Amino acid sequence: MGASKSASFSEKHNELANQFKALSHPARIAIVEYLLSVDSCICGDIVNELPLAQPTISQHLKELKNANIIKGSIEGTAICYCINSETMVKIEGYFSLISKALKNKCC
Amino acid sequence: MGASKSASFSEKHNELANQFKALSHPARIAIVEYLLSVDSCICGDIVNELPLAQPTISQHLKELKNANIIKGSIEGTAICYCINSETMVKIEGYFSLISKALKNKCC
DNA sequence: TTATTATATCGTAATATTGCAATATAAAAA
DNA sequence: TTTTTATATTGCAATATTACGATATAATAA
Repeated sequence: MGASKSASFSEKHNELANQFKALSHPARIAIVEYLLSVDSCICGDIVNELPLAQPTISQHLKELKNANIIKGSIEGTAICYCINSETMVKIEGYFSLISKALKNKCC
Repeated sequence: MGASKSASFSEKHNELANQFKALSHPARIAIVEYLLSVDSCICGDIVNELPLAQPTISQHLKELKNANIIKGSIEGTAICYCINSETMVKIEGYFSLISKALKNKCC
């Protein structure tokens, strides 16, 4: 066979994995950092910033949105994308927990 | 065509993306959390913990190792795997930076 | 030396991701 | 209404990932 026995794993592990999957492509990291660097979040110009075609960017944005990494709101003809800080704080907390737990271990 | 124009992106963005890719599978999250839950790190029994065959686990461990998420050291016939806390702290710092930057923004 | 035990690698089938041209949609401007 | 502008969807080729049986490797035990 082949391809992801995700049903065999917990909901929690799958959700985390999905959020990391959303961040597992350099273009999507670049999008997140671009959104971070821009003051306002009127962001159709991501297409001009990255070396990818418009449909490709649109697809990457969709994946980030599905994983709750970014939010999008309609702003006339354009769509205003921005980072979902709640998710970022959550993920920070996850790694913070791991880091703390590791302090009481050898290795 | 198709498949990852990773050469078009910065070294830094590619490295980050690779670390997230290593964490983008529920089995690999489960492995990390299992290593975290176990006191010592004599860890051949990951195979007994997860619903995957030995070659599959071995492959997942390799990916985690390549991304510096875990370290492995030979311990007789067995191999002792454990989490690379340096990487965890680094990733925590990345999300901490993002969270802080977002506090000064609207959205 | 010959098991045994623990892990890695190879080969391969099933499936998922990436990227883009072409096209669709939908709101605002002319 | 027609055009323009911004974004999404479809379809498809190229490539990557996932999973595992079979097999290899390599250290210890008998």
